Amino acid sequence: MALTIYNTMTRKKETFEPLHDKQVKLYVCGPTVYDSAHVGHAMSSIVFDVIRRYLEYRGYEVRHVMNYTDVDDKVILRANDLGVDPLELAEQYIGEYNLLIEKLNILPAEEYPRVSGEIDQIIKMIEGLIEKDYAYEVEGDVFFRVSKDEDYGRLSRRDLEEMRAGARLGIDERKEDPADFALWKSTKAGEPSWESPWGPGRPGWHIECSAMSLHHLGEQIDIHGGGNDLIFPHHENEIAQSESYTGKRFAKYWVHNGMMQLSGAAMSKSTGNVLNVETFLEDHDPDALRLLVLNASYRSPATFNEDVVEQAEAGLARLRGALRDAIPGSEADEEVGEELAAAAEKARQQFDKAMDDDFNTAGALGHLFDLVKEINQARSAGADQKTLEPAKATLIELTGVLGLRLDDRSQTEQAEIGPFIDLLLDVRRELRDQGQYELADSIRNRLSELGVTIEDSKGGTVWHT
RNA sequence: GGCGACGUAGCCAAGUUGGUAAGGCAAGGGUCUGCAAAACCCCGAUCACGGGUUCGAGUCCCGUCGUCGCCUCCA
Repeated sequence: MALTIYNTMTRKKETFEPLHDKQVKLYVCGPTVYDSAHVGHAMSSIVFDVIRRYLEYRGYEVRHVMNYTDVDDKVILRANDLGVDPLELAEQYIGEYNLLIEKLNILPAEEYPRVSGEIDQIIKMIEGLIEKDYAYEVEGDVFFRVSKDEDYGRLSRRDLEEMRAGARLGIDERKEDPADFALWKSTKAGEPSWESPWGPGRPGWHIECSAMSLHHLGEQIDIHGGGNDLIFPHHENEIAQSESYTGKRFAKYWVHNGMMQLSGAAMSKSTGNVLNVETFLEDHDPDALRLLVLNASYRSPATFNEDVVEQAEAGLARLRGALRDAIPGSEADEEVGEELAAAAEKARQQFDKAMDDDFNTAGALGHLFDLVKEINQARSAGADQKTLEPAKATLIELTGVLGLRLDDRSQTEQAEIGPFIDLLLDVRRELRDQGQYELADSIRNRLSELGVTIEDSKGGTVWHT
């Protein structure tokens, strides 16, 4: 079986073949850090995290780079409003993002370059483009000469003529062509600026990713990712810059995630239709967000609302419930053990097959839920701990490939409070034996309030946090 | 207006070479339990609508309606 990936460039699913054997170079466009992250950003991070995890599960060595855009109109505007230094403001948000990445259980990238740290690379690239006649300088600004790039518009399937016809008012008259875009902007008052051959200024938005990708991953990469709102103009322009500069194909696969929809519209900072990740995490499990994202196709718009969040939390509880202990007093059952092992193996095969199909996480999850049912059935049938163990291990491993943490119950915490809970349960046992149910239920309720759920069964009582 | 995506049970949704619709959540019934919780068992759709191609279409083609994205900064 071969892994297939949908490539925006060809609009088709293609068999995945990295440029270099088992090594995968993955560049993902990160956020412009002028505000806190919203759940749409989280979705993007989760999507590419799962792609990375699955590639690694498949035996690839992934070199993952994600940038932070810390020099940009938005950042400057916001900083000036607040009366603070743009780079310091950006630094603050980068700190927030890094923290979120950790909370959301996203594997750290190898590098997190930022514009302010890559100015030399950017200038060098612009110089190269001017040399090759792909760019020109006007009064301290440098523009990319779109007409020189015959392939321009290939990714977004846009026609250059139509783009010119549709160009809005307010075009910079100094540009040779309305479709040309800025590589370098001469400095204005109140903006951070750097010295360059064209005078003081700062980089345009698109050139940074081209330069960083080139710097950290080389001339050609395997996968370039980002939200589908970046297809045009950002990624189109990246391709124009990078390929004009190196003369080589930039990225082999272009992968784009769909937008998170909040109340029927895309989450967007510019419209204020957003929910911050931090706010969400105040009363929700990060894995619920992950499950919510994974329950649908990464390329389609994702539905986000209270119902869906609730459903994801319930689903998460079911996944975790499969890891519950055997019913006390159960015995080993070889036959059930063999059936379970077969079910686990089948689940793995189907999981792989689904994931091989352009990371079909929703389909893969379906098969994991099948395994959950098998485990629960075996437990109900009286299988003991040891019989259940291998299937549980498979479930933990495969949900782990999706970045879900089922086994997150802190072992140390359990060991610490365990004896006390057991003591309470012993007392409750006696109360129940004596028919003093009110007191027994009171213990159960109090424990529940403290986050400890207890469940009675024939063989005894089990508890979990 | 241009380009593109989508429309599957109450909700979220999978379904790539066309052959009688995964999974989760919710609701309902039952088993277990002193009660409860969890779990287990049972229970629901002909796939927006209208045509067409085909022995056969959710899955291909055309049209209609609807939703969304991009076209300006945006994951």
